[in-house]
Amino acid sequence: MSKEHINLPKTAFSMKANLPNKEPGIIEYWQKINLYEKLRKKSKGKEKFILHDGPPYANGNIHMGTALNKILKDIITKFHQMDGKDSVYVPGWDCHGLPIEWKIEEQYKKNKKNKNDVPIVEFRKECRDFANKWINVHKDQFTRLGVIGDWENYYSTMSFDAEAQIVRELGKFLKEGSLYRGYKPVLWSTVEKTALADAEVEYMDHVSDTIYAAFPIKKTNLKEIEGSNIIIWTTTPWTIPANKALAYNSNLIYLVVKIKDDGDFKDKKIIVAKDLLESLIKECEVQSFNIEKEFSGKEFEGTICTHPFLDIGYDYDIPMLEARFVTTEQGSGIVHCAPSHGPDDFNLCLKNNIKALETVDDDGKYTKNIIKFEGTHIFKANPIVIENLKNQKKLLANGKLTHSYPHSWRSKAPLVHRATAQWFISMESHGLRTKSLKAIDETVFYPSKAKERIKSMIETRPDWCVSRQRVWGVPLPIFLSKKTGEALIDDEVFENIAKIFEKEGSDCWFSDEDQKFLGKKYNSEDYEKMSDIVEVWFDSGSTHSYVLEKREDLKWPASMYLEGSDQHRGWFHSSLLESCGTRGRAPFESILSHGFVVDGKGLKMSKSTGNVILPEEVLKKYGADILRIWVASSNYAEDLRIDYSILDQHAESYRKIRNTFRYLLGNIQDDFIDKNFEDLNIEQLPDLEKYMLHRIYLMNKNFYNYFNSYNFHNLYKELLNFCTVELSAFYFDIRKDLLYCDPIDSKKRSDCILVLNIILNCLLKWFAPILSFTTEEIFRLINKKEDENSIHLKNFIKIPENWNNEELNSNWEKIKKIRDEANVSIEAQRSEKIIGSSLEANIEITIKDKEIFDIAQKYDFSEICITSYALILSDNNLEKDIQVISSKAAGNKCPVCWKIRENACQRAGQCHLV
RNA sequence: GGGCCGGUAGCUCAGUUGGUUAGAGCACACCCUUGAUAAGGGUGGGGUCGAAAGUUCGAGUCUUUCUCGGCCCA
Repeated sequence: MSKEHINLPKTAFSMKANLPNKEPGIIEYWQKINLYEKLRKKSKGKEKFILHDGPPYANGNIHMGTALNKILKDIITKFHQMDGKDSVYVPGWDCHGLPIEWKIEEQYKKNKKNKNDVPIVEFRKECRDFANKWINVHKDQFTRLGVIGDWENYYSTMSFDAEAQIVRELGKFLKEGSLYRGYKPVLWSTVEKTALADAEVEYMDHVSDTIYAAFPIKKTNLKEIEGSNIIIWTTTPWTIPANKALAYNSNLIYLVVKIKDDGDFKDKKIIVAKDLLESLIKECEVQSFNIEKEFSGKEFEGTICTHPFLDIGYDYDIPMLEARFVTTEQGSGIVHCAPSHGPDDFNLCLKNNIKALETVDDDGKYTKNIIKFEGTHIFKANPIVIENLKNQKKLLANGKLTHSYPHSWRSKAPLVHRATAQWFISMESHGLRTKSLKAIDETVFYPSKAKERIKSMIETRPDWCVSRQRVWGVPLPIFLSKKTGEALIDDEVFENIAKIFEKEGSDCWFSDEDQKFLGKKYNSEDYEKMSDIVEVWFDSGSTHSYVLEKREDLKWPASMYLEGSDQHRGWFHSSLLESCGTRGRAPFESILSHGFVVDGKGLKMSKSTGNVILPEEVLKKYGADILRIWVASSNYAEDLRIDYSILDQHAESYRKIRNTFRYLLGNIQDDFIDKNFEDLNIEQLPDLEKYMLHRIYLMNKNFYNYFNSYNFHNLYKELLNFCTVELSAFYFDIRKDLLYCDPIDSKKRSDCILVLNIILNCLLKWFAPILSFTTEEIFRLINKKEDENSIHLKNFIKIPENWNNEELNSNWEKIKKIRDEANVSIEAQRSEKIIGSSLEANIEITIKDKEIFDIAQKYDFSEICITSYALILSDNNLEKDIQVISSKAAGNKCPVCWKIRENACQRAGQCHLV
């Protein structure tokens, strides 16, 4: 019998995917038909789902983390779109900030150009061009991943609209009064009279004066330390006049030690960490002492000291504060804190409501806030401070220390931490912390554990410093009154500045007359214009105001913000604060955070380790659909592992899925009939077909459960298992006989074809958000007549309730158990080399349970088990529940259906097959 | 160094309020098929659940310590 007489599958859908070559053509198609616009048109008026894009920094090629982020966003956007919503995705970019400034400066250095010789406006233009260049590179790279969005009308933090709105947002904080001027330490060069960025700092050896100084205890809850002296050690004696607090570590053990030596400390009690006593008595040359008491650092709580310079006018309290940065590496185990002169000191004091003051001026001289020493240069102050400590009998010892110390890379002069004027948004003055915590409670988090993470950050974070002394950013739109030093607060001025920025961008702030910004109401001679720029986190934290609120196609608040888990301190955080401060609630309804991409062993990717895999390489070797599978199948709640063996595995699964589609397409001969599921008369279908509809019903139910909880890795697994277990190894295998050998128009075969159409339809839609390219390839193959259509323009299909059939399901569970038994029995015969193919076997099934027997009797097990013959018997004395005995079938092999029978097979000689 | 999160078969993941011999798919091995064919089917071997100690009649699940890894902070 020649093969023309049976119905073999035939399809134009190739087995080999060749994704790297095929995908770019599909992207071109989407662009050609303007898919994004079609989607908007189609879903006009529908409920909106807005996933607001967190802007990546427009600098450098994308990496795997960026690809993961964008694909995840795209999968979610597509799910909601196909779920019948208007799911709009507008990509954006973060453009201002230091990294781009550095790149431009680097180029200057290469060309032997000096940044200071270049006008600010020109420098900023180069930054802008640089960002624009990378936006275009990113656009191409993201598009290649299959991400559908409004690539033509993207947003950026450097657009004139954005810059203008940022001014308005800051104006709100300033008007409210929560934006205040404070002081914060930065690394400062007194020679160049400028702040230095980390990259401009060189560490070199430096000889410093060291002192052990005493702070008498004024008040304490621990009786035994009353009247004692806290000993501190420092390498910057000149910061002592700026001291505001002392820091201890509650995990350390401390000692009260009575000094017996003659001198300033004779019979005085000092306090020092137990682990540092030895080094302290050695360095301070203490000969004779008594340990009076040992206690835990915890007991310092509530202790207040006086300043060593109490008697020369320093009559304020010095509280003792708990701090983790206190260690037993050096010193005394208690650290002196001058909030104006160290980041640790500053943060600890800020947390405890001790504000930093301006203590040293640009030249390095003490200001009027440092009594007795005003006008003294700090580099000349050490001997004077030491002399005064001696006079006050508060100096236990002093010496010299050579250590690594920051210096200016240009002048090589030693640097100091110096408090400079900065602008802060208060967490407390207008209840920003409380509002933010409430907003967190009202937000849904995926995964839920992320809620605690951002919550604990908001609970403990200090005030938000929003000013920076750089040039590439939005100018801080503030004028200070020369008379009062107060900031000018006037809506008209803010709006005037905003209008100007909207029209011509913010560059003019640095080049044009001050009067232009002040308008007619104020005289520029009375005001000083700030030259600071706004911190970039404020830029991106305000995107909700100039993107979500301003665009007609979006809505405020967003349905979802989705970023890597580092953004709990980044964009999630700044967006939350900005929005709570100006609008009293979060700009998002939900947050989805994903983990980091790590290598196959769970280690972070780095150039030096050599374990970096770039998206570009994956696209070239496997194609975007494989990368999308990797995203969908990984658990984003944790870190996501990737290496070539993992990708190989996913590529293997992809082939399984592709072949599932190929079987479907082949048997319907690429002739897809889009049946309305509701209109089907399913009662007249064979049992197996009814059962498959039930499985589709179940699959769809799980599909929605997983989708609604954004549980994609389980959703994908469920789909893959459906393809391999339910379809390929079960339904498809059983139905090959019917499809190939039965008359082409027979009722039973037509019923099967109908179900294959249904399965194809469902699979295409279920997979479309993940396998965006492959589903489109198939969609176009079976919709040749429909011009300009796309799988992504389709919606998920409602599965009729009457497909659900619990009773049938329970029957088939039993049937499958019998089938499993049959397989084991056949396998035994096969290993004995008695049979090869299962069609060479006859099986005899004996069932113990009467009920199961009654069910089994209704089915043809030669069809279900793919054997030539099957007999069902009942025996309630059987030892096992089910027994299957298989034997070699006798007779002749039918040339059509290959079943072996004693009698001639009815299917032989059929000539109406084709 | 601190905070948070995580470590279940080679891989991706399940594992309900602690309750039988810890599951699935892939990969692997062997076999079959050659009418889904660079495909398809069957059977099977893999895990002392990161380590140790503890609570309990009973722990992958609870507690502590340690270890490894990740993010953030310092």
